[in-house]
Amino acid sequence: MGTHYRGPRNERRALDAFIKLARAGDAVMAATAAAFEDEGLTISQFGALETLYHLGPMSQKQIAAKILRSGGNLTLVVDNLERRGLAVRRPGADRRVNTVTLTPKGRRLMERLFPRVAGRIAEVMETLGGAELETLGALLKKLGRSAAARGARSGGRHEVE
Amino acid sequence: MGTHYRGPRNERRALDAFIKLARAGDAVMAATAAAFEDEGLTISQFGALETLYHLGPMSQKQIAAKILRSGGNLTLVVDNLERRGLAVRRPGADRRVNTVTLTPKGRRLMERLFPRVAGRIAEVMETLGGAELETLGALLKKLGRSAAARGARSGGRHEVE
DNA sequence: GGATAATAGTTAAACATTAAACGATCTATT
DNA sequence: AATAGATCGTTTAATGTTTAACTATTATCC
Repeated sequence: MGTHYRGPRNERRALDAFIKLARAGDAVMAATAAAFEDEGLTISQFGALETLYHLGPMSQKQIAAKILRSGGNLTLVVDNLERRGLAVRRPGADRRVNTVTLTPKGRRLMERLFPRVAGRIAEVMETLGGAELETLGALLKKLGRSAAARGARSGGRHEVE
Repeated sequence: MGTHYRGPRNERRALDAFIKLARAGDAVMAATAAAFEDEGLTISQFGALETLYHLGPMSQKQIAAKILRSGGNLTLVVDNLERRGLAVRRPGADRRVNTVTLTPKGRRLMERLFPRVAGRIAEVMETLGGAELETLGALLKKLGRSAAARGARSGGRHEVE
């Protein structure tokens, strides 16, 4: 959104912050993405692996909720992880459910890759000092919660539970 | 990224803020997107229209830089805007360049639509108070600038000029 | 217990997006 | 002026994503 909009002072301040939110998010993501793209992973694949790595096996639906992707997409994401031997589907007690688990290969990949990605993220984020990061985190949390509550659209991937 | 990662305190704070940045950006976007999606516009189409509306005619390359999309994508975005009669390509003095201009129909659409979208954005962002928005804006600006400088990858859409 | 509703995952169609190769045009250098 | 290089836009191929329809399974309710 352009920066030349003139309107009520409050609205302009809100729009300004909105633009900066979009641009900063984009820039930070671009600056950190290379770390996993080098391994041929999409952000969704990395997100799924990271979720399994830190939280343990879970269903595709749970993964989808964690990484903010649709259920349909998770089918492909897990397909591709299985194809590369990084994760496997195991049938659950409830036979509608697939429990997705990291393979040893997937675990080894994350043991090597996660610290690199996390380090890169920290490096970029630590442009801000400790107190600034706390402030930013608190503001974004408040904003994110409120927006998520307002933005729910049934059936989509932004649903609130 | 999960919230169960344990590591150095500084790194955790940075990762926390990173996650919240991604989630808040996503949630705010989702909460506001309906306003232009109702008109059958993608975010890129809306972004292009808004840029032309507030900054006047410009080349596809300039639009691409404003809305953070690739040059190849702009071809399609402008195609679709032309198809709907919202914008036109006009050959520039430099005949490699297309100058893209809003049609009267495109202008009328934005006169009606922009206030609605801006109002929606303001409504969501104003979860935060005025001082908070200023703080958030300043932090995001600092972070975004730094990340953009680090994250440049030549040829891609995240290049810094 | 049997019908009905809800849920997890898959599939298919539509679409936006990107990167890379390419053609056309302009600029710079000699 | 001619050549070489840079720039803008288009095209093409590949890919990720979403929504909606569909199947299989489980839960609910009378």
